[in-house]
Amino acid sequence: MIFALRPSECSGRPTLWIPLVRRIREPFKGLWALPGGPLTHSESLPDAASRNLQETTGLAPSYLEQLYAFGGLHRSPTQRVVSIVYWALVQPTEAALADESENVKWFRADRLGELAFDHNAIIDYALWRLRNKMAYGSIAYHLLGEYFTLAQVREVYEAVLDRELDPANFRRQVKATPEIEETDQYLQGGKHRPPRLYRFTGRPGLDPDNRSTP
Amino acid sequence: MIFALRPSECSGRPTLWIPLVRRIREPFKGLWALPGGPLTHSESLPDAASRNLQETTGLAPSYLEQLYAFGGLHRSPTQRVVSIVYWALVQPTEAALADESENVKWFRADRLGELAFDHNAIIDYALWRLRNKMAYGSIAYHLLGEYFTLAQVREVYEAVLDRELDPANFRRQVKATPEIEETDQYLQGGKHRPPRLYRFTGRPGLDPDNRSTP
DNA sequence: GCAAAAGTGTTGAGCTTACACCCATGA
DNA sequence: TCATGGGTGTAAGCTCAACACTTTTGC
Repeated sequence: MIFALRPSECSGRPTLWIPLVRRIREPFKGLWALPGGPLTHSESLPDAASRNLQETTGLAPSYLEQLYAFGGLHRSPTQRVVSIVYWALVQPTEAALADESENVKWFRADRLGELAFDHNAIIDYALWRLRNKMAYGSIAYHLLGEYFTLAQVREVYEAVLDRELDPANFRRQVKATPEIEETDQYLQGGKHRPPRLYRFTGRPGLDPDNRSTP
Repeated sequence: MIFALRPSECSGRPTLWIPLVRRIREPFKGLWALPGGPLTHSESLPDAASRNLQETTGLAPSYLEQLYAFGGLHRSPTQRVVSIVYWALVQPTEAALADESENVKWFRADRLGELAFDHNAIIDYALWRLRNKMAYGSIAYHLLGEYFTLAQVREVYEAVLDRELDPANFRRQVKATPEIEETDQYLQGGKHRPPRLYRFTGRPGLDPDNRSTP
Protein backbone atom coordinates (compact mmCIF):
# COMPACT_ATOMS: atom_id res chain seq x y z
CA MET A 1 0.00 0.00 0.00
CA ILE A 2 1.95 2.98 -1.34
CA PHE A 3 1.28 6.68 -1.08
CA ALA A 4 2.96 9.38 -3.11
CA LEU A 5 2.30 12.97 -4.03
CA ARG A 6 1.68 13.91 -7.63
CA PRO A 7 0.32 17.12 -9.08
CA SER A 8 -3.41 17.05 -9.65
CA GLU A 9 -4.41 17.08 -13.31
CA CYS A 10 -6.71 20.04 -12.87
CA SER A 11 -5.38 22.31 -10.15
CA GLY A 12 -1.74 21.25 -10.33
CA ARG A 13 -1.55 21.20 -6.56
CA PRO A 14 -0.06 18.12 -4.93
CA THR A 15 -2.50 15.28 -4.29
CA LEU A 16 -2.31 11.78 -2.85
CA TRP A 17 -1.87 8.99 -5.38
CA ILE A 18 -1.70 5.21 -5.06
CA PRO A 19 -0.23 2.68 -7.50
CA LEU A 20 -2.41 -0.36 -8.17
CA VAL A 21 -1.86 -3.52 -10.18
CA ARG A 22 -4.38 -5.22 -12.39
CA ARG A 23 -5.41 -8.76 -11.52
CA ILE A 24 -4.41 -11.01 -14.40
CA ARG A 25 -6.03 -14.13 -13.03
CA GLU A 26 -9.02 -15.19 -11.01
CA PRO A 27 -10.35 -14.30 -8.52
CA PHE A 28 -11.26 -10.73 -9.44
CA LYS A 29 -9.51 -11.00 -12.81
CA GLY A 30 -9.35 -7.58 -14.45
CA LEU A 31 -9.97 -5.57 -11.31
CA TRP A 32 -7.36 -3.34 -9.74
CA ALA A 33 -5.69 -4.44 -6.51
CA LEU A 34 -2.96 -3.52 -4.07
CA PRO A 35 0.48 -4.86 -4.92
CA GLY A 36 1.54 -7.78 -2.77
CA GLY A 37 2.78 -11.29 -2.70
CA PRO A 38 3.86 -14.21 -0.59
CA LEU A 39 6.30 -14.19 2.30
CA THR A 40 9.32 -16.40 1.88
CA HIS A 41 11.02 -18.33 4.66
CA SER A 42 14.17 -16.27 4.61
CA GLU A 43 12.98 -12.70 4.75
CA SER A 44 11.54 -10.51 7.45
CA LEU A 45 8.12 -8.89 7.09
CA PRO A 46 9.38 -5.43 6.09
CA ASP A 47 11.89 -7.00 3.71
CA ALA A 48 9.11 -8.94 2.04
CA ALA A 49 7.02 -5.79 1.77
CA SER A 50 9.91 -3.89 0.18
CA ARG A 51 10.66 -6.69 -2.23
CA ASN A 52 7.06 -6.95 -3.36
CA LEU A 53 6.98 -3.22 -3.88
CA GLN A 54 10.14 -3.33 -5.92
CA GLU A 55 9.02 -6.28 -8.04
CA THR A 56 5.57 -4.99 -8.89
CA THR A 57 6.06 -1.25 -9.15
CA GLY A 58 9.82 -0.68 -9.11
CA LEU A 59 9.47 1.71 -6.19
CA ALA A 60 11.75 2.04 -3.16
CA PRO A 61 9.98 3.44 -0.11
CA SER A 62 11.32 6.29 2.00
CA TYR A 63 9.05 5.19 4.82
CA LEU A 64 7.63 1.78 5.60
CA GLU A 65 5.43 0.74 8.46
CA GLN A 66 3.19 -2.17 9.28
CA LEU A 67 -0.46 -1.31 8.86
CA TYR A 68 -2.48 -4.27 10.05
CA ALA A 69 -2.89 -8.02 9.68
CA PHE A 70 -6.11 -8.81 7.85
CA GLY A 71 -7.34 -12.35 8.35
CA GLY A 72 -11.09 -12.48 7.80
CA LEU A 73 -12.35 -15.83 6.57
CA HIS A 74 -13.89 -14.61 3.34
CA ARG A 75 -11.37 -12.11 2.07
CA SER A 76 -10.69 -14.29 -0.94
CA PRO A 77 -13.44 -16.44 -2.41
CA THR A 78 -11.08 -19.28 -3.29
CA GLN A 79 -8.95 -19.82 -0.20
CA ARG A 80 -8.15 -18.52 3.25
CA VAL A 81 -5.63 -15.68 3.04
CA VAL A 82 -3.98 -13.74 5.85
CA SER A 83 -2.37 -10.51 4.66
CA ILE A 84 0.08 -8.60 6.80
CA VAL A 85 -0.21 -5.23 5.13
CA TYR A 86 2.48 -2.56 5.13
CA TRP A 87 2.08 1.01 4.04
CA ALA A 88 4.81 3.10 2.47
CA LEU A 89 5.55 6.66 1.47
CA VAL A 90 7.71 7.42 -1.55
CA GLN A 91 9.28 10.71 -2.54
CA PRO A 92 8.10 12.56 -5.65
CA THR A 93 11.30 11.85 -7.58
CA GLU A 94 10.83 8.11 -7.02
CA ALA A 95 7.17 8.32 -7.90
CA ALA A 96 7.90 10.09 -11.15
CA LEU A 97 10.29 7.33 -12.24
CA ALA A 98 7.89 4.55 -11.39
CA ASP A 99 7.08 1.98 -14.01
CA GLU A 100 3.64 2.53 -15.39
CA SER A 101 2.22 -0.02 -17.79
CA GLU A 102 -0.95 -1.71 -18.90
CA ASN A 103 -1.12 -3.52 -15.59
CA VAL A 104 0.38 -0.97 -13.19
CA LYS A 105 -1.26 2.41 -12.89
CA TRP A 106 -1.50 5.34 -10.49
CA PHE A 107 -4.85 6.44 -9.10
CA ARG A 108 -5.91 9.41 -7.02
CA ALA A 109 -6.52 8.18 -3.49
CA ASP A 110 -9.89 9.90 -3.36
CA ARG A 111 -11.09 8.58 -6.71
CA LEU A 112 -10.82 4.81 -6.62
CA GLY A 113 -13.36 2.49 -8.13
CA GLU A 114 -14.20 -0.92 -6.78
CA LEU A 115 -11.08 -2.91 -6.07
CA ALA A 116 -10.40 -6.61 -5.69
CA PHE A 117 -10.81 -8.41 -2.35
CA ASP A 118 -11.22 -6.13 0.68
CA HIS A 119 -8.70 -3.68 -0.69
CA ASN A 120 -11.03 -0.69 -0.55
CA ALA A 121 -11.38 -1.21 3.20
CA ILE A 122 -7.63 -1.62 3.59
CA ILE A 123 -7.01 1.65 1.78
CA ASP A 124 -9.58 3.44 3.89
CA TYR A 125 -7.84 2.21 7.00
CA ALA A 126 -4.43 3.21 5.66
CA LEU A 127 -5.71 6.69 4.82
CA TRP A 128 -7.06 7.02 8.32
CA ARG A 129 -3.68 6.00 9.74
CA LEU A 130 -1.82 8.36 7.45
CA ARG A 131 -3.98 11.30 8.52
CA ASN A 132 -3.53 10.40 12.14
CA LYS A 133 0.22 10.07 11.93
CA MET A 134 0.42 13.32 10.01
CA ALA A 135 -1.57 15.19 12.61
CA TYR A 136 0.80 14.11 15.37
CA GLY A 137 4.08 12.66 14.18
CA SER A 138 6.57 14.06 11.71
CA ILE A 139 5.89 11.86 8.76
CA ALA A 140 4.92 14.25 5.99
CA TYR A 141 8.55 14.89 5.11
CA HIS A 142 8.89 11.39 3.69
CA LEU A 143 6.54 12.50 0.93
CA LEU A 144 8.86 15.37 0.00
CA GLY A 145 12.37 15.54 -1.40
CA GLU A 146 15.43 16.47 0.61
CA TYR A 147 14.85 20.21 0.41
CA PHE A 148 11.47 21.85 0.66
CA THR A 149 9.77 25.09 1.53
CA LEU A 150 7.40 25.45 4.44
CA ALA A 151 4.60 26.19 1.98
CA GLN A 152 5.22 22.83 0.34
CA VAL A 153 4.90 21.12 3.70
CA ARG A 154 1.65 22.94 4.21
CA GLU A 155 0.41 21.80 0.81
CA VAL A 156 1.12 18.21 1.81
CA TYR A 157 -0.87 18.58 4.99
CA GLU A 158 -3.68 20.29 3.14
CA ALA A 159 -3.77 17.53 0.54
CA VAL A 160 -3.81 14.70 3.05
CA LEU A 161 -6.05 16.25 5.70
CA ASP A 162 -8.22 17.82 3.01
CA ARG A 163 -8.63 21.20 4.65
CA GLU A 164 -6.93 24.55 4.46
CA LEU A 165 -4.47 25.57 7.12
CA ASP A 166 -3.42 29.01 8.28
CA PRO A 167 -0.02 29.64 6.66
CA ALA A 168 1.20 31.81 9.52
CA ASN A 169 0.36 29.40 12.31
CA PHE A 170 1.43 26.40 10.29
CA ARG A 171 4.93 27.71 9.67
CA ARG A 172 5.41 28.43 13.36
CA GLN A 173 4.26 24.96 14.25
CA VAL A 174 6.62 23.33 11.75
CA LYS A 175 9.58 25.52 12.70
CA ALA A 176 9.06 24.44 16.30
CA THR A 177 9.71 20.75 15.49
CA PRO A 178 13.32 19.95 16.27
CA GLU A 179 13.89 17.72 13.24
CA ILE A 180 13.38 20.64 10.87
CA GLU A 181 16.58 22.40 9.87
CA GLU A 182 16.77 25.79 8.22
CA THR A 183 19.19 26.00 5.30
CA ASP A 184 20.81 29.02 3.69
CA GLN A 185 19.24 28.24 0.35
CA TYR A 186 16.23 29.78 -1.26
CA LEU A 187 13.94 28.39 -3.92
CA GLN A 188 14.44 30.56 -7.01
CA GLY A 189 12.23 30.71 -10.06
CA GLY A 190 8.92 31.40 -8.42
CA LYS A 191 6.76 34.36 -9.28
CA HIS A 192 7.21 36.07 -5.93
CA ARG A 193 9.55 36.40 -3.01
CA PRO A 194 11.79 33.31 -2.96
CA PRO A 195 11.00 31.14 0.05
CA ARG A 196 13.71 29.65 2.25
CA LEU A 197 14.47 25.94 1.90
CA TYR A 198 14.44 23.58 4.85
CA ARG A 199 15.41 19.97 5.37
CA PHE A 200 14.27 17.12 7.54
CA THR A 201 16.96 15.63 9.73
CA GLY A 202 15.01 12.70 11.19
CA ARG A 203 16.05 9.26 10.07
CA PRO A 204 14.01 7.25 7.57
CA GLY A 205 11.12 5.42 9.16
CA LEU A 206 11.98 2.07 10.58
CA ASP A 207 9.41 -0.11 12.21
CA PRO A 208 7.90 -0.95 15.45
CA ASP A 209 10.25 1.28 17.31
CA ASN A 210 9.21 4.64 15.99
CA ARG A 211 6.95 5.06 18.93
CA SER A 212 6.75 8.82 18.82
CA THR A 213 3.04 8.65 18.11
CA PRO A 214 0.22 6.21 18.50
CA MET B 1 -1.19 -10.84 25.87
CA ILE B 2 -3.61 -10.15 28.71
CA PHE B 3 -3.78 -7.29 31.16
CA ALA B 4 -5.84 -7.22 34.32
CA LEU B 5 -5.89 -5.28 37.54
CA ARG B 6 -5.19 -7.01 40.80
CA PRO B 7 -4.43 -5.55 44.19
CA SER B 8 -0.75 -5.20 44.89
CA GLU B 9 0.53 -7.54 47.63
CA CYS B 10 2.09 -4.71 49.59
CA SER B 11 0.05 -1.56 49.11
CA GLY B 12 -3.23 -3.20 48.16
CA ARG B 13 -3.74 -0.62 45.45
CA PRO B 14 -4.65 -1.90 41.98
CA THR B 15 -1.71 -2.87 39.79
CA LEU B 16 -1.24 -4.29 36.30
CA TRP B 17 -0.84 -8.05 36.12
CA ILE B 18 -0.22 -10.44 33.24
CA PRO B 19 -0.89 -14.18 33.08
CA LEU B 20 1.96 -16.25 31.64
CA VAL B 21 2.29 -19.94 30.81
CA ARG B 22 5.32 -22.11 31.43
CA ARG B 23 7.00 -23.71 28.44
CA ILE B 24 6.76 -27.48 28.82
CA ARG B 25 8.91 -28.29 25.82
CA GLU B 26 11.88 -26.95 23.91
CA PRO B 27 12.74 -24.33 22.91
CA PHE B 28 12.95 -22.31 26.12
CA LYS B 29 11.60 -25.24 28.16
CA GLY B 30 10.83 -24.11 31.72
CA LEU B 31 10.72 -20.39 30.93
CA TRP B 32 7.55 -18.33 31.12
CA ALA B 33 5.90 -17.18 27.91
CA LEU B 34 2.83 -15.44 26.58
CA PRO B 35 -0.16 -17.69 25.94
CA GLY B 36 -0.73 -18.44 22.27
CA GLY B 37 -1.18 -21.03 19.64
CA PRO B 38 -1.79 -21.81 16.02
CA LEU B 39 -4.42 -20.29 13.76
CA THR B 40 -6.86 -22.76 12.26
CA HIS B 41 -8.33 -22.49 8.79
CA SER B 42 -11.84 -21.79 9.96
CA GLU B 43 -11.45 -18.99 12.48
CA SER B 44 -10.78 -15.30 12.19
CA LEU B 45 -7.77 -13.72 13.87
CA PRO B 46 -9.65 -12.30 16.88
CA ASP B 47 -11.54 -15.58 17.25
CA ALA B 48 -8.28 -17.48 17.35
CA ALA B 49 -6.91 -15.06 19.93
CA SER B 50 -9.98 -15.46 22.12
CA ARG B 51 -9.90 -19.23 21.80
CA ASN B 52 -6.25 -19.44 22.76
CA LEU B 53 -6.94 -17.21 25.74
CA GLN B 54 -9.80 -19.41 26.82
CA GLU B 55 -7.89 -22.64 26.39
CA THR B 56 -4.73 -21.64 28.20
CA THR B 57 -6.00 -19.36 30.95
CA GLY B 58 -9.80 -19.75 30.98
CA LEU B 59 -10.22 -16.00 30.60
CA ALA B 60 -12.77 -14.15 28.45
CA PRO B 61 -11.62 -10.69 27.41
CA SER B 62 -13.74 -7.55 27.76
CA TYR B 63 -11.54 -5.85 25.20
CA LEU B 64 -9.47 -7.35 22.40
CA GLU B 65 -7.33 -5.58 19.84
CA GLN B 66 -4.60 -6.53 17.44
CA LEU B 67 -1.19 -5.46 18.67
CA TYR B 68 1.29 -6.21 15.92
CA ALA B 69 2.53 -8.95 13.64
CA PHE B 70 6.00 -10.08 14.67
CA GLY B 71 7.91 -11.88 11.97
CA GLY B 72 11.63 -11.56 12.60
CA LEU B 73 13.69 -14.43 11.24
CA HIS B 74 15.21 -15.52 14.54
CA ARG B 75 12.33 -15.22 16.95
CA SER B 76 12.40 -18.96 17.51
CA PRO B 77 15.69 -20.88 17.33
CA THR B 78 14.08 -23.95 15.75
CA GLN B 79 11.85 -22.61 13.00
CA ARG B 80 10.48 -19.50 11.37
CA VAL B 81 7.44 -18.24 13.28
CA VAL B 82 5.17 -15.31 12.48
CA SER B 83 3.01 -14.27 15.42
CA ILE B 84 0.02 -12.00 15.03
CA VAL B 85 -0.27 -10.79 18.57
CA TYR B 86 -3.47 -9.54 20.19
CA TRP B 87 -3.78 -7.79 23.49
CA ALA B 88 -6.73 -8.02 25.81
CA LEU B 89 -8.14 -6.44 28.92
CA VAL B 90 -10.15 -8.48 31.40
CA GLN B 91 -12.31 -7.28 34.24
CA PRO B 92 -11.32 -7.92 37.85
CA THR B 93 -14.10 -10.43 38.44
CA GLU B 94 -12.86 -12.49 35.49
CA ALA B 95 -9.28 -12.18 36.61
CA ALA B 96 -10.09 -13.39 40.10
CA LEU B 97 -11.72 -16.56 38.74
CA ALA B 98 -8.85 -17.35 36.41
CA ASP B 99 -7.26 -20.76 36.56
CA GLU B 100 -3.91 -20.61 38.23
CA SER B 101 -1.78 -23.73 38.29
CA GLU B 102 1.77 -25.00 38.18
CA ASN B 103 2.05 -23.87 34.59
CA VAL B 104 -0.17 -20.79 34.53
CA LYS B 105 0.66 -17.90 36.82
CA TRP B 106 0.04 -14.18 37.16
CA PHE B 107 2.94 -11.74 37.27
CA ARG B 108 3.12 -8.03 37.94
CA ALA B 109 3.68 -6.29 34.64
CA ASP B 110 6.57 -4.28 36.04
CA ARG B 111 8.32 -7.27 37.61
CA LEU B 112 8.89 -9.83 34.90
CA GLY B 113 11.98 -11.92 34.60
CA GLU B 114 13.44 -13.13 31.33
CA LEU B 115 10.78 -14.69 29.15
CA ALA B 116 10.90 -17.11 26.23
CA PHE B 117 11.38 -15.91 22.65
CA ASP B 118 11.01 -12.15 22.13
CA HIS B 119 8.15 -11.96 24.57
CA ASN B 120 9.76 -9.32 26.76
CA ALA B 121 9.88 -6.99 23.77
CA ILE B 122 6.29 -7.80 22.87
CA ILE B 123 5.12 -6.97 26.37
CA ASP B 124 7.06 -3.72 26.35
CA TYR B 125 5.36 -2.75 23.14
CA ALA B 126 1.93 -3.74 24.48
CA LEU B 127 2.52 -1.68 27.60
CA TRP B 128 3.44 1.29 25.47
CA ARG B 129 0.26 0.87 23.45
CA LEU B 130 -1.86 0.46 26.55
CA ARG B 131 -0.49 3.68 28.04
CA ASN B 132 -1.04 5.51 24.80
CA LYS B 133 -4.60 4.34 24.37
CA MET B 134 -5.33 5.17 27.98
CA ALA B 135 -4.01 8.68 27.63
CA TYR B 136 -6.28 9.38 24.67
CA GLY B 137 -9.08 6.87 24.20
CA SER B 138 -11.58 5.57 26.71
CA ILE B 139 -10.22 2.14 27.32
CA ALA B 140 -9.57 2.06 31.05
CA TYR B 141 -13.16 1.11 31.77
CA HIS B 142 -12.61 -2.34 30.31
CA LEU B 143 -10.35 -3.02 33.27
CA LEU B 144 -13.14 -2.20 35.70
CA GLY B 145 -16.49 -3.79 36.46
CA GLU B 146 -19.85 -2.42 35.39
CA TYR B 147 -20.10 0.12 38.21
CA PHE B 148 -17.18 2.13 39.50
CA THR B 149 -16.31 5.30 41.32
CA LEU B 150 -14.31 8.09 39.74
CA ALA B 151 -11.57 7.45 42.28
CA GLN B 152 -11.30 3.88 41.01
CA VAL B 153 -10.88 5.15 37.48
CA ARG B 154 -8.16 7.42 38.71
CA GLU B 155 -6.42 4.52 40.44
CA VAL B 156 -6.42 2.62 37.15
CA TYR B 157 -4.81 5.54 35.37
CA GLU B 158 -2.29 5.99 38.14
CA ALA B 159 -1.39 2.31 38.05
CA VAL B 160 -0.94 2.15 34.30
CA LEU B 161 0.69 5.52 33.75
CA ASP B 162 2.68 5.15 36.97
CA ARG B 163 2.21 8.69 38.23
CA GLU B 164 -0.18 10.49 40.54
CA LEU B 165 -3.02 12.53 39.12
CA ASP B 166 -4.87 15.46 40.61
CA PRO B 167 -8.20 14.06 41.87
CA ALA B 168 -10.08 17.28 41.24
CA ASN B 169 -8.94 17.78 37.66
CA PHE B 170 -9.20 14.10 36.86
CA ARG B 171 -12.83 13.82 37.88
CA ARG B 172 -13.75 16.80 35.72
CA GLN B 173 -11.93 15.29 32.78
CA VAL B 174 -13.67 11.93 33.17
CA LYS B 175 -17.09 13.45 33.71
CA ALA B 176 -16.65 15.36 30.47
CA THR B 177 -16.40 12.15 28.39
CA PRO B 178 -19.80 11.38 26.91
CA GLU B 179 -19.61 7.61 27.45
CA ILE B 180 -19.59 8.04 31.23
CA GLU B 181 -23.00 7.89 32.84
CA GLU B 182 -23.82 9.00 36.34
CA THR B 183 -25.97 6.59 38.33
CA ASP B 184 -28.08 7.18 41.42
CA GLN B 185 -26.14 4.62 43.40
CA TYR B 186 -23.40 5.18 45.92
CA LEU B 187 -20.67 2.85 47.08
CA GLN B 188 -21.38 2.09 50.72
CA GLY B 189 -19.06 0.53 53.23
CA GLY B 190 -16.07 2.85 52.90
CA LYS B 191 -14.57 4.70 55.79
CA HIS B 192 -15.59 8.11 54.52
CA ARG B 193 -18.19 9.88 52.43
CA PRO B 194 -19.71 7.35 50.02
CA PRO B 195 -18.75 8.14 46.45
CA ARG B 196 -21.21 8.09 43.58
CA LEU B 197 -21.11 5.14 41.18
CA TYR B 198 -20.77 5.61 37.43
CA ARG B 199 -20.99 3.30 34.46
CA PHE B 200 -19.42 3.12 31.03
CA THR B 201 -21.89 3.10 28.17
CA GLY B 202 -19.44 2.51 25.31
CA ARG B 203 -19.65 -0.83 23.57
CA PRO B 204 -17.08 -3.57 24.20
CA GLY B 205 -13.97 -3.15 22.11
CA LEU B 206 -14.20 -4.61 18.67
CA ASP B 207 -11.33 -4.45 16.29
CA PRO B 208 -10.01 -2.49 13.44
CA ASP B 209 -12.95 -0.19 13.48
CA ASN B 210 -12.55 1.46 16.83
CA ARG B 211 -10.68 4.29 15.23
CA SER B 212 -11.25 6.83 17.92
CA THR B 213 -7.54 6.96 18.64
CA PRO B 214 -4.33 6.09 16.87
C1' DG C 1 -15.72 16.92 66.86
C1' DC C 2 -12.14 15.18 63.86
C1' DA C 3 -9.94 12.91 60.02
C1' DA C 4 -10.24 11.83 55.42
C1' DA C 5 -12.06 11.24 51.09
C1' DA C 6 -15.81 13.23 47.91
C1' DG C 7 -16.76 16.89 45.32
C1' DT C 8 -16.73 22.24 43.71
C1' DG C 9 -14.62 26.80 42.57
C1' DT C 10 -11.04 29.81 41.07
C1' DT C 11 -6.96 31.46 39.27
C1' DG C 12 -2.88 31.90 36.28
C1' DA C 13 0.16 29.92 32.68
C1' DG C 14 0.56 28.32 28.23
C1' DC C 15 -1.05 27.10 23.94
C1' DT C 16 -4.03 27.60 19.78
C1' DT C 17 -6.51 30.57 16.51
C1' DA C 18 -7.59 34.32 13.92
C1' DC C 19 -6.04 38.05 11.59
C1' DA C 20 -3.50 42.49 10.89
C1' DC C 21 0.61 43.77 9.11
C1' DC C 22 5.41 44.20 6.85
C1' DC C 23 8.82 42.25 3.29
C1' DA C 24 10.70 40.90 -1.11
C1' DT C 25 10.27 39.65 -5.62
C1' DG C 26 8.46 39.27 -10.85
C1' DA C 27 5.99 41.43 -14.12
C1' DT D 1 3.96 50.27 -8.82
C1' DC D 2 1.18 46.53 -7.96
C1' DA D 3 -0.13 41.86 -6.96
C1' DT D 4 1.20 37.93 -4.47
C1' DG D 5 3.01 34.77 -1.58
C1' DG D 6 6.79 34.81 2.21
C1' DG D 7 7.26 35.88 6.75
C1' DT D 8 6.34 38.35 11.67
C1' DG D 9 3.51 40.20 15.52
C1' DT D 10 -0.27 40.11 18.63
C1' DA D 11 -4.57 39.90 21.14
C1' DA D 12 -8.75 36.90 22.33
C1' DG D 13 -10.09 32.51 23.76
C1' DC D 14 -9.55 28.04 25.32
C1' DT D 15 -7.56 24.20 28.01
C1' DC D 16 -5.09 22.57 31.72
C1' DA D 17 -2.62 22.31 36.18
C1' DA D 18 -2.44 23.84 40.84
C1' DC D 19 -4.64 24.46 44.93
C1' DA D 20 -8.05 26.53 48.20
C1' DC D 21 -12.33 25.37 49.76
C1' DT D 22 -16.92 23.04 51.07
C1' DT D 23 -19.49 18.56 51.94
C1' DT D 24 -20.39 14.13 53.94
C1' DT D 25 -19.43 10.14 56.01
C1' DG D 26 -17.10 6.72 59.96
C1' DC D 27 -15.17 6.66 64.21
